Amino acid sequence: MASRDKAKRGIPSKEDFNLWYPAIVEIADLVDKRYPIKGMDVWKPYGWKAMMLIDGLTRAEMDRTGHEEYNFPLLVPEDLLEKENKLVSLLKMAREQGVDPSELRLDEDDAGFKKEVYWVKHAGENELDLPMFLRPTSETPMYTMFPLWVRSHSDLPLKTFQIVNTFRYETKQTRSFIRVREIHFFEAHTAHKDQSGADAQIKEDAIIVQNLLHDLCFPALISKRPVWDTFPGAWYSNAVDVVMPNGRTLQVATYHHYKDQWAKAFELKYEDVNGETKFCHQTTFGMSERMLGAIVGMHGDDSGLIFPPKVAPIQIVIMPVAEHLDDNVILKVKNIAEQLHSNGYRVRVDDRDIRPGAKHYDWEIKGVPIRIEVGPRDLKSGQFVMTLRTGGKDSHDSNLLLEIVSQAIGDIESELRQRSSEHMKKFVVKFPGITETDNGWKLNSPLEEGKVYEFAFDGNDSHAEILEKATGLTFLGDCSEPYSEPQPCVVTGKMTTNKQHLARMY
RNA sequence: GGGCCUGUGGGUUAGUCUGGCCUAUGCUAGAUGGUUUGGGACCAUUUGACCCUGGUUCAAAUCCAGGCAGGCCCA
Repeated sequence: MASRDKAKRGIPSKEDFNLWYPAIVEIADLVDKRYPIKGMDVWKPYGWKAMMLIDGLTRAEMDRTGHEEYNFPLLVPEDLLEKENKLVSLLKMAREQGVDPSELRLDEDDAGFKKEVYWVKHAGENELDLPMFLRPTSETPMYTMFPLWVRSHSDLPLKTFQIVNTFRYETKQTRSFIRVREIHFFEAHTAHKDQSGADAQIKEDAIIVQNLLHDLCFPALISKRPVWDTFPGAWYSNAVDVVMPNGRTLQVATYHHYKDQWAKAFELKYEDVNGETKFCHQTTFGMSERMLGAIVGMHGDDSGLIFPPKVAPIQIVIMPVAEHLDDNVILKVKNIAEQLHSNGYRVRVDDRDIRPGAKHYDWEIKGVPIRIEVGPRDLKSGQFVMTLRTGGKDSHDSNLLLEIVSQAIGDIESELRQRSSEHMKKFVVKFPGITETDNGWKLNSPLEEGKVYEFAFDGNDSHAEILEKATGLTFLGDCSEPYSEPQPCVVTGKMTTNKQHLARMY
């Protein structure tokens, strides 16, 4: 019976994640996908509020670490791209010359966003002399301005960020929050005196990521991306990958060390204390609405979403029961709402004239962490009924409201953290190993669908390519948490503590 | 980049193969009134759709062409 009722709402089982995910983002009213452009959803108020709260956590971290918020124009004139193109091809050449060709992989792509930019070529009736494009990311526009602002060492470090929309013409299948064409993008860009300044920034970024993951209540794999998967123009790239319920990894954040490579292309220089001109060292840090996609995927269940309290658009719903029997019911409800609201909680009173059960189901789908009921019975006993989205329903003394709620919020957070780390343990498994035979490399045992494989690795690019070809999976890069004891590399047998993961990425 | 599939009220769905019995079905959602309220109540009334443009035909939701939009698979 219950399952048929749920079917009415159209929520597929989360076991079938590829159906569950697109259904739940619409049923929970985060987005409306019916806007007639692929990969451009309309944000509904509930989803947008959640995103704003995530951005709020990010802004608080930026504030704590002394970044300032900017807002750059959406359009970029075509000629600014030349510097960027030159930089990328230069680096590519340098790399090819500096490395033994046998160690290189064969299928290195021409990096960059060239193929996926939207162009503005007309204004009104007239064709533009100088076409403009919609930013796919903001290095080019920002680094055009930075040299104007940075003259001396006292202008450094320059720590900037912006939260804006960026555009990429994705040709692959789009998914709400996970792969979109108009991206809700956070990007921090910094410039420093020297490499150690940029090094320190990368360390700070790593802490920011940990703080955010803690607030959002899920773990992630943090890796230094392989050379071939490094952001164009970067010295190296760090990435944060979340393991989704279908075993695919979702890159939710990246932070790049540019060294002085971009600075040289854009002539971002300063005069140091000795009067010498030097190039800046730069970093960037990017995140997007994928963070919300990860929240949906990590915490949701068959009944709907579960929002971590820090970013729940509504943290507590208060429902009057049988209010027509006693006028004091609604008064008590309003009193509770006021107490919670004035203590900083995001509260909603649900006084719709429908059955209480229907309200429970509604707020379950939307993932509200705490539901409170007050009815005539509670008025007599001086209590209220509290239901947690993670499970459990009990009566509590009204006088202890604030203590009880605060405790419950903490309980929900630790429950979510525990669930999501168990989830990750289930999906990240040991790689079975690989052996060279007369007919090429063969896996020691077949791989399971929907798993992330962990192993020790100390090979070069072409060794990595062997593994990717044999498994059909992608390298995540050097894991930030290496093995404590050296282990034999799965390809070369050399002892190493370097930990790697192979996964199917979104 | 190559191949395949789909488009019917807000959502979902029947009808399409085999053109006419379609004045287009059911569920859900919405509106109004009544009734009800501690985990999806009920009754009555009611709103609402064949993606667009052409073509074939006495007759098109149904067949054909193109467009637009969406989905799937392979590189």
